[in-house]
This record gives sequence, C-alpha cells and structure tokens, in this order.
Amino acid sequence: MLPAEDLQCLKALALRGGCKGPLFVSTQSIGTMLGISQQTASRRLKGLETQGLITRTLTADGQHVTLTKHGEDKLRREYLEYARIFSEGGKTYSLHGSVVSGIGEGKYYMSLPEYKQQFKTILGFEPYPGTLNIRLVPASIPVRKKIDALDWTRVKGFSADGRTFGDARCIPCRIGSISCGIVVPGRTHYPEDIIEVIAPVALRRKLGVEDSDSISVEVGP
Amino acid sequence: MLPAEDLQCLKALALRGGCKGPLFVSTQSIGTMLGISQQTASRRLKGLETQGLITRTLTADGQHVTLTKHGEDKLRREYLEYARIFSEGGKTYSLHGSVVSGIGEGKYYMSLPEYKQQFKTILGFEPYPGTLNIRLVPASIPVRKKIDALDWTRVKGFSADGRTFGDARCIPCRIGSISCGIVVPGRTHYPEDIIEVIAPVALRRKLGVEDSDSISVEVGP
DNA sequence: ATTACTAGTAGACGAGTAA
DNA sequence: TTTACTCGTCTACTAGTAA
Repeated sequence: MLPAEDLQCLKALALRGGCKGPLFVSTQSIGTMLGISQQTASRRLKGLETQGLITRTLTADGQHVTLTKHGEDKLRREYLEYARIFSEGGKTYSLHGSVVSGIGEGKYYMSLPEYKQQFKTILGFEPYPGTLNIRLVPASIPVRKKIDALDWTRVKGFSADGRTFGDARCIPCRIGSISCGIVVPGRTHYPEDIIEVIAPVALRRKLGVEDSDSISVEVGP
Repeated sequence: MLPAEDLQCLKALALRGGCKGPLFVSTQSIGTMLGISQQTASRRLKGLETQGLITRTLTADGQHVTLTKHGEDKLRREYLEYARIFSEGGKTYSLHGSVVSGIGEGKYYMSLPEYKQQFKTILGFEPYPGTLNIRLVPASIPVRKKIDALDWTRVKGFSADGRTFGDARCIPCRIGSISCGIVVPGRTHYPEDIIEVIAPVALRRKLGVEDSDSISVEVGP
C-alpha cells in the first residue's frame, strides 16, 4: 500500500494542478507546504517518481512535476473512498443505550393537546402519552452530538392554566420497525447521555423491555 | 497539521462506519487493516483520541470507536480537497513544447478533400493545409498520455488514386484563443513527444513563431 | 538559487510482557 | 482474549554541504 506521507504529498501536487500540466515546484516549496524539510521533500519526490506516480524534469531553479496516469488513479481511488464515507451509506446514525425510568414528566407533557397536535404534524402519528427514556452508552454520545446538527423541527411552547410550557425540538427516528421521535426540551440544560423517545404505541409494552434492557435507536433518512 | 498516518487511520475508521455509530474494533484489526503492528495501532488510536478526533470506550475484548464532529470535519475538509482536484478546474490540460519542422506530409494530407471534409465536421472549421508540429517537453508527455484517454473522434481512411489513406484521430484544442485540433495518424507508430496541430489559419504566420520557439496547447472543455 | 548526498540523531516501530 | 507499557532497534528525519 502507498505510505500515508506519499499520498499526502501526491495529493498536494494534484491540488496545485499537477494533474493538468507540468507543475513548477522546488523541494523547498513542497517542504514548506507539507511542514517537512527540504531534504525530506526531495526524498519524497524521488520516491514518488520511483513508484511511477509522477514524472519529473529537473531544471536549474526547480523542477517540473506531473502526475502520471497511475498517480492520478491512486488519488481517484482515494477520492472514491471519501465519497463512500460522506455520500453513500444513507447517513443512518445508530444510538445505543439502556432503558431508564424518567420522573413521569414526559407522560404529563405528552398528554397536553397543544403538544400532541404538533407532534402529530411533525411525526405523522399521535404520540402515546409517555416517553421512553434511554441512557446512551458513552460511545454513542458523540453520535448524538452529530445528530444535533441534523434537521430538527421546532415544537412551539404555549401558555395554559397560567403556566408557561417551553419550546422543544423533535426529530423522527426508528426503533426496530416502529416509527418514533426523539424529543429534546428547549432551554433546560438537558443531560447529554439521556434521550426521550415518543411513539404511536407504548414502547415498553410493544418491545417487551424494562429498565436496564439495552436498546438501539436509528436516526436519519 | 494532522500527520498523514493519523489521517489514514481516521479515514479507515470512517470507512468502516465510525461516523454513524460506535464501531467495534481491536488494535489488532486496525493494525492488520493499515499494515502496522498492534502496538502502533494502539498508539495511533490513543493519539486520535488525544487530538479530540475520536472517542473511545474500552471493553474487555476490544473498544468502541466513534468519530467526533471535529474528526468528521477533518475528513470532510479532505474530501472537499479531493473534489477540487477531480471535479472543479474544468479539466483543461496544458501541453508545452517547441515548434519543429515536419517532413511536409501533413500539408499533403490536409489538402485531400476526403480528410478536409471530415475535419470540418469534427472541429467546425476547414483546416489550413498544413500542420504545426510541436515537440513536447518531457514533463508534458505524461499529460499527453492522459489526453489519449479523452474523447477523440475517428477520422476515417479511404482509397484514392490507387493508394490507401489510413485512419486517424482528432481532438479539439486551443493555442491562445485560436481553436485548433490535434491529429494523430492511426496505425503508424507515432513518436510520443510530437504532436501535430491543425487550425483554420496558418499558425506559424498567425502566431509569429518559427522552429524552436516554445508554445502551449490547451486541451479540454 | 537549485537538488540531493552523507552523517548524526531523534523518534517511531515492533517484540515482549503485564494487567 | 484484550490494551498498552517498556525497551532495544532501526528507520526516517534534519543539518551540513557538494555539485
């Protein structure tokens, strides 16, 4: 396999136009570009030439470097791998954790018609009055943070009975084949390792889970 | 800047799904994947964690690795650079060389109406009877080879006066702002450092060049 | 100015091994 | 099984310098 430093150097050359025509560089400029010494840059270029990834013609004040077809192919393969990371795969995120008990607040909020109606619009189902609280495993916390950057829908707050109910946000998700939603209260400082899931059915019963059972939630298209 | 080996490791993790959820790996498996030892793989992962590019949770029989937002951003930046290399830039190739004299064959062939008509169809102009021969600088030869892979149009051979005239191929190009074409005879073994350019005008006169003057040709959309 | 050699050295590597 | 420590080796780096 092509060593990582060689790939880095090859990419830098391509980025400066080394695929499209002879690129005038010096080992000094390459060195500065990659944060290595002039001598190391010299060795790097010689190595790339030996591997048939570039061709060089030395002049008195530098050298003309061009990527060969082989060199360009190596980069294209790399490019396709990055494309696989970001484009393909459908961007479905998985959260893993275990069922925990909330303090029953979720149940109360989900019974309020003002919230209920909004969730129906956002998620396409009328939520069962109750939430399933899940404590994420530590490894899922960074994933949860990335999910934060996705398209959440705002749930508007309201006033009723002389009380103020705050904003929240919601995103669709799935547990197994059940369409659910993750709900996060608006302003309150919410623990980052807990998520609250709502669904059209009583999840605990439907899934046959109880506290400390492990569970997975899928988010994304 | 992120060391090349760290980037390589981060990419490998992302490729296995480390962006989308906790990825179960062992330092051994990472080592095998990257062609390094278990110990080095361990160091690599610890390093990535220290830099805030991944989070890890160790278990008895391996570890769960997840890319952080920061780590994913690093890769996305890299991806965009590759995209710049391959998508952007219009894929205009530059060939550099110096004017040389041919043996007058080009002039003869370009005067034959059967060829003339085909070039008019392909290039959109009636070629001046004569070709400009260019000897490429060594650095341009790999570029020429890449151009070989582009869309050439076949020029059909024919028989006339009891002689057979062979196939050729042709691709549009530009010298300065003049629309030209590169012509390569079909079967004959043609020197790889020489190209023949045809144009609607007498190029030597129009450009004011003579033998050994240097010249650039642009190929591509 | 360049490239790239030699020399000396710092740091990365893998083997062995503990936890 | 794992992870990751120590340790000895050797690679790969930079400085100096020739061409």
